[in-house]
Amino acid sequence: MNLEGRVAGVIRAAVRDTFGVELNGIHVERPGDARHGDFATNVALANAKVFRRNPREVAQKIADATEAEAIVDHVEVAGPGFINFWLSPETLWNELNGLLRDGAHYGRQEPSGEPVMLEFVSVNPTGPMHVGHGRQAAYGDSLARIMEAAGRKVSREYYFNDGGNQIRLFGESVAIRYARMHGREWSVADSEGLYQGDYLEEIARDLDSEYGERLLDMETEDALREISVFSTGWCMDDIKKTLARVGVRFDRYFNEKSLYESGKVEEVVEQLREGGNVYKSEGASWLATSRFGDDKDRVLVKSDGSYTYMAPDVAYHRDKWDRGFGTAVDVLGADHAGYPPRIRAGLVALGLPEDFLDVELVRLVKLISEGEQVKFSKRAGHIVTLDELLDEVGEDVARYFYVRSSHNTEMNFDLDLAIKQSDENPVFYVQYAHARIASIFRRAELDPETVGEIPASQLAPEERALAMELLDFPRVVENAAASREAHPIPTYLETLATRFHQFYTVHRVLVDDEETRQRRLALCAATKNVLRSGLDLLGVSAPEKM
RNA sequence: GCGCCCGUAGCUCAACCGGAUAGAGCAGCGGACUUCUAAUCCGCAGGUUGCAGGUUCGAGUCCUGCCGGGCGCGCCA
Repeated sequence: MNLEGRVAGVIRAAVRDTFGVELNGIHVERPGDARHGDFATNVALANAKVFRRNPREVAQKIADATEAEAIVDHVEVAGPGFINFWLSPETLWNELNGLLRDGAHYGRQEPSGEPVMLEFVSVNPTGPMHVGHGRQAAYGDSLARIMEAAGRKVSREYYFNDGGNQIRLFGESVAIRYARMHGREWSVADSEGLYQGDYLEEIARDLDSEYGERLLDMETEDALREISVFSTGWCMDDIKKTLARVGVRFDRYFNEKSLYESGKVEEVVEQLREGGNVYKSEGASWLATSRFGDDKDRVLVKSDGSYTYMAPDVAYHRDKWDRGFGTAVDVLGADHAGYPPRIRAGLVALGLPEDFLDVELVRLVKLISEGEQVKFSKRAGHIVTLDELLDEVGEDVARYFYVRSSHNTEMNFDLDLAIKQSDENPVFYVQYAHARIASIFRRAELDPETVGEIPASQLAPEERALAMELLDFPRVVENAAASREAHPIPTYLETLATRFHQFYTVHRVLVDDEETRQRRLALCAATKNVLRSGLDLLGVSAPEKM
């Protein structure tokens, strides 16, 4: 259990002994102001009605009852009835030694509970990843790492479709360029919705070096099929290359087609029909999603007999359930905001629990260049690719920048600023703290892994502040996982780095006094360890030198 | 028009599901390297948390109404 939880336990026991009341949900927080102790609680205030007494009086009684506990050093009542706790030195030493023993495992919990399916990115292979996808990739992957650290079993999945009308249009877009290379014409019925972009030329060139001219002499439909397969494959390779570049991996790439082939789609549609929530109207079959919280009903089977995208999507999520996942988290772009209610409606109609599907919408990235917003749309071909961004700012900066702000708010990505100020980026601030520590150990010719225990000696204020920050790591990880947020990790790391830099400025580590030296070396090792763990949750490197 | 999300320092963002004097970084000004990395540290300045009400011991956080921005509202995905 983390420190906070243990303090809460002490309070709960004190309340039980003193007032004979069992309190749940005791709020214990780390005050921003050091004068308010290591931990503080508002139980006396928050439960004033329960106690029916002056909050300060209640607080004093609780304080008196907890003072003798070994975990605390002393307790104070302050303000309208806050109770402030200072931890005993023994508690700090014990906790720090626990941290050092755990090493890279500190803050991580053993996997338990039902597995979680985390789906993210899931872009169809019709073009390169753009900067908006980059945010989804960075957020999704970090969330996966954070949830794993917090003890969830996580499967990462990428869902894609390489068939259908969009793909046909995409294939034609390539075909036109390919034909043109040979001075030929590729006629399309409708030029509406064709894809644009330089990458299409690239695909056409590669297509040409693979097939030469011979596709042009084939039956058009056969040729188009070949071209589409080649082109989507090309894009998928490209996307995977980009993902690998930022350290994002998936356990599985799930193809929509396989749902049709296995009969899953038909099966699910049939089940929905049997459930009595499907009706015919205007030649189409509608799913009564409005009965399950959607704004209006949605077409499930078109009047021409083909399925809308909803059918395979519901089938896909049903398949996740069938595979034994207790929760499905979908990371989607905000332009899919209409999606969650209808898919959830479909799942509930199939009898799945309402909270099975958790959709996290990643708000759009607004690109700013030369003071102006850059509009990007894949179809219009005016895009800034993720690869281009990575070329400019580097993988660490990009990943860090992406998850630094909440995924639920729009993000202004000022390209010029990101490039120009990359030296000032907070990611370097955090990495620098790590590199500084590494440098100390190089100088001392010691391995931080085997530095040994922290001696039972008094901590200077800067050492204590650093120690308290280190011991907060497990709570930060758990909270982030529970709230499906990645941005608390950068926030935490920056605070931790600040505590370290402050400590470093005031205190010299490699001093002659054995005890002081050992204490500070141990603190450094612990800090290095947590910095590395935290950066790893973001997929950002922890350099030994800078 | 209806629904969801967001408005916090000049800029980019935090604020531990209602707590104490709203915090960081960048930009600005002024200081600190003969000692383990100055990509650092210390200080100053910067705010009516979009506006107006409400709930209560206490509101950036919850409720209502406005204002401004984003996204969604296809037999597209």
